[in-house]
Amino acid sequence: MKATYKDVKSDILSKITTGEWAPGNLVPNEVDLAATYGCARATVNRAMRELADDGLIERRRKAGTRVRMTPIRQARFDIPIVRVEIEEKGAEYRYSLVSSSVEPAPDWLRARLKLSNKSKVLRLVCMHYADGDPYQHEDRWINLEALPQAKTVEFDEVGPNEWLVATIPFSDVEISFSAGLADQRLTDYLACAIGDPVFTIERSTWWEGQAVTYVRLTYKPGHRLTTRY
Amino acid sequence: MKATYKDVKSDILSKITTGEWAPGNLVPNEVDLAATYGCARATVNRAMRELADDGLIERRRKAGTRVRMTPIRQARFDIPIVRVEIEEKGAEYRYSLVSSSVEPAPDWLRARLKLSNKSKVLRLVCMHYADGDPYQHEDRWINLEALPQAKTVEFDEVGPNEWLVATIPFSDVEISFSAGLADQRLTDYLACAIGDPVFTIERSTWWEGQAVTYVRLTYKPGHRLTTRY
DNA sequence: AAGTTACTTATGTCTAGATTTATACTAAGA
DNA sequence: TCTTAGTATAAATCTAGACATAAGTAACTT
Repeated sequence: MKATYKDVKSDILSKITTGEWAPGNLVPNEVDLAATYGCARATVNRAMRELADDGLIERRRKAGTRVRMTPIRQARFDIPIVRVEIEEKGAEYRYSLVSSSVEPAPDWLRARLKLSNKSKVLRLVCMHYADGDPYQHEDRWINLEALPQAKTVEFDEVGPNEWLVATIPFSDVEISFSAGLADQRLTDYLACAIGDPVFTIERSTWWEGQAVTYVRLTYKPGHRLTTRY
Repeated sequence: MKATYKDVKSDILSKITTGEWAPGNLVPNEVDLAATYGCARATVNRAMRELADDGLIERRRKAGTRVRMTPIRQARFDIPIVRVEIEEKGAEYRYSLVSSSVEPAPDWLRARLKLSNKSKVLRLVCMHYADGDPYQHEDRWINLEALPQAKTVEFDEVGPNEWLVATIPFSDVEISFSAGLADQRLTDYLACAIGDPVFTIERSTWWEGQAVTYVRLTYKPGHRLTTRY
């Protein structure tokens, strides 16, 4: 009898999946549901709120709750820190700094991060290895206006990613995934052939409205990003 | 004074982002926080629960709540229905069924979906166009043991994706992203050259433990999947 | 020293109410 | 007919308290 919010949630879920409550249909209101399940309204509310978060139902004040026509299915990816990603596979992680230089921000980067004309950036090229094999190539640009202290950091031992995570606690982020081709420069680093298809993640990060860093992560050919839900 | 759960949440968030509560630190317990914010414990609880869902803090009974060492940042993607995806870009959507056949499940598919030896599948090849240009190639396999009614459906007008969404309301899903090369077959459909890098999404779907469908979606070269948070 | 048990504590969940807020609907006025 | 002001409703949130559950800790046993 005494239903928990999980009971309510899974019962409503099954009513939706079996089609008893078809897409577009109005779901009974919270008070009625609380009565039928013999629980408090807050319990029903939590179940419904989570279902709404999951994209299965749509809730509007006064209008009531209805089953979504096309359930919005969301995939969640944990944006991986390379070291953790590699270690979780049981492989030994190795990091190497390829080059480091301070230079004026190139035009494409200024446009992408909305930087001022005379912005200087710290450009870092790094490699990440799993059990000695090339795993990921990191091409990173750090806005020295936002993070002047980056200039003095030695990135020989600790990768810029981990340093940034420890330094800027929270940020706005834009991530995009795409497929590209390995060019001459990449083939050397990733030990692959020119024209191999490579998986690329690009990430731009802002903090308090100011651009902090842009990074292009290129994985060795064959890499897959997988999620289950 | 009277703090809402959003007040509490954003205040805690700012304490974390400013570094006042550093990664690894123990956060005051719910009772104390409720006292400092002058609200009920349930209000603090909701704020904390959402922060934990967002991956910023880690909670354990008895052990208390602490700030995550490496904030797990999750990217959420809405798994798009191609038609909606294209229409949202303001382009005109067109769908075309290329081929449809019933055949025994090939070995790689049986392995991937854990199908029985004698499983028959419906294989559909489709194309999706945006403003007349090739946008996505769909190579779909439907398990006829799970969905025998699929055999009788005409997929001339409505794409299998939309039919499936309307037919199976909920499922377990495995999605993976990767980069690949356009082969001879794909270049014709996608109007690209052999060796062009293409972005591929593979999705396997189960319902009540039974494999329903596997689909390989290949986007035209240059496609990007982007998210912000 | 190692294993077991009891205690304590922080989070997890529920209850039965109340208040607030957004908004669909309706009726009055222009 | 169009606009606007009101009203009722359903969700959104909060409260103060209760019990449940997991997990460190300490005390006790072997």
